[in-house]
Amino acid sequence: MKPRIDLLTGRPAGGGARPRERADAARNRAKVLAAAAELFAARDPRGVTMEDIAKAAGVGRGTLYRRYPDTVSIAQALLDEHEFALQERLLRGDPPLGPGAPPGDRLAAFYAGMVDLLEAHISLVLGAEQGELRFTTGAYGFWRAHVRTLLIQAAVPEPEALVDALLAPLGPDVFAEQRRRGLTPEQITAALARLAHGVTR
Amino acid sequence: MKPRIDLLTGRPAGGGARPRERADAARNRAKVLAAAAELFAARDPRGVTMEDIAKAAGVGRGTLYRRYPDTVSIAQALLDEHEFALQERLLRGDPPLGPGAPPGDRLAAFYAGMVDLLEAHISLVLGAEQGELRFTTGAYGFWRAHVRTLLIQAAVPEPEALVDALLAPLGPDVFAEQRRRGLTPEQITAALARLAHGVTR
DNA sequence: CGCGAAGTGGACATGTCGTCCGCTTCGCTG
DNA sequence: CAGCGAAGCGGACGACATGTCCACTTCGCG
Repeated sequence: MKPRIDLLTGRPAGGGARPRERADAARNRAKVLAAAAELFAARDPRGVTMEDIAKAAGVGRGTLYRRYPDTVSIAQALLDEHEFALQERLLRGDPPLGPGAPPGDRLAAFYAGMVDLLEAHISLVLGAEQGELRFTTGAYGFWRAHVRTLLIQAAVPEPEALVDALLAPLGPDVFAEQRRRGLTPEQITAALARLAHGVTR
Repeated sequence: MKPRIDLLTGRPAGGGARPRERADAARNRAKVLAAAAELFAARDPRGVTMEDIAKAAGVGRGTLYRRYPDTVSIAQALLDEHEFALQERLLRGDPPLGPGAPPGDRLAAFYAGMVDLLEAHISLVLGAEQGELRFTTGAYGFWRAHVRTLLIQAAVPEPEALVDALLAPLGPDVFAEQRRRGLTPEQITAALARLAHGVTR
């Protein structure tokens, strides 16, 4: 069902040893990612098409499809490193983001980190999570597991149903709408912190 | 920017007196809505196309476009009456859904009502809120105003930012994902009730 | 019954998608 | 360094959806 490709190299994620990437392929991949980053930032990320990216990168459409099945995958490839950095800090960083603080504080810190990420890369996240793909992403699974653990630590009843409800405000469309309304990232973070503490208390 | 059409009659929402709808037009409108309702229920609502509906209803595409600019409008027309019924109960129904109960209880009751609505008409809601249209709907404005009022009554700080965060879990994609995960409407309602009370306390 | 207007529906032009396949470029090997 | 097999490339192609347009039909009022 899912394409299941390695987002770093854009190759099918089979376990075996890779044949090593050819020079022209690497060159084109760089061109594609650079062009895509500009396009996503410049206009409505949801309107960017494979053709657009191919033209901007100066490659043919076939070349694009060789690695990425759609624009969503390209946006995800660009987003990947940023998400990974936050995941690292959640697992091994200092409290309250990392381990050691009370669950409510950690949840609030997670919210703050996500708001920062959204603010910095909203166009990529919008490009990466359009459609119903949002929940099938590896990243969503990670956020979900993290919040779920915090809820269980806080001994909250019905953690399973609460997890998705607590992640919902981090949907890129919600964030974009709030920013469009004139809310600052700080206000949004403050509101989410209240949510975090209200629910874990 | 927005089409701004009257969803009941499908006509442009100009204030003036309408010329009255012709018999063949009414007949076709009924056929279209009936066919669309079946289609939305039968397959993935996001995959239903104008062509599909036209064919199923036995009318031409031009006829469809005369009233509805896209499938989203059709889904909204079908959804409209259900949403309106809930809105009535919020304004004039018995507590805790209607006025008279503490804000936390009213918020929880609102959540419960929305979960019922989602459970009953998830395919329509999915069809109606695809894309970024979700926040521009009249209904979203209503839910937002309602929750905002409750938050202010509860003397919650930062109500503006919290409103959208509290509405986010009601997004159709979130609900669909939770159901897909095996959660029951009751479990979801319970989790949202906890959210409601946690935040207004 | 006749006429003007509202309504109809299919053809058309446009744009995106995803695939396919002949040609090019690479890099290993002898 | 020359040759070869394979990986990579890119434009052409068929399929499909969109939204518009306009010649034709149907309505309902006088």
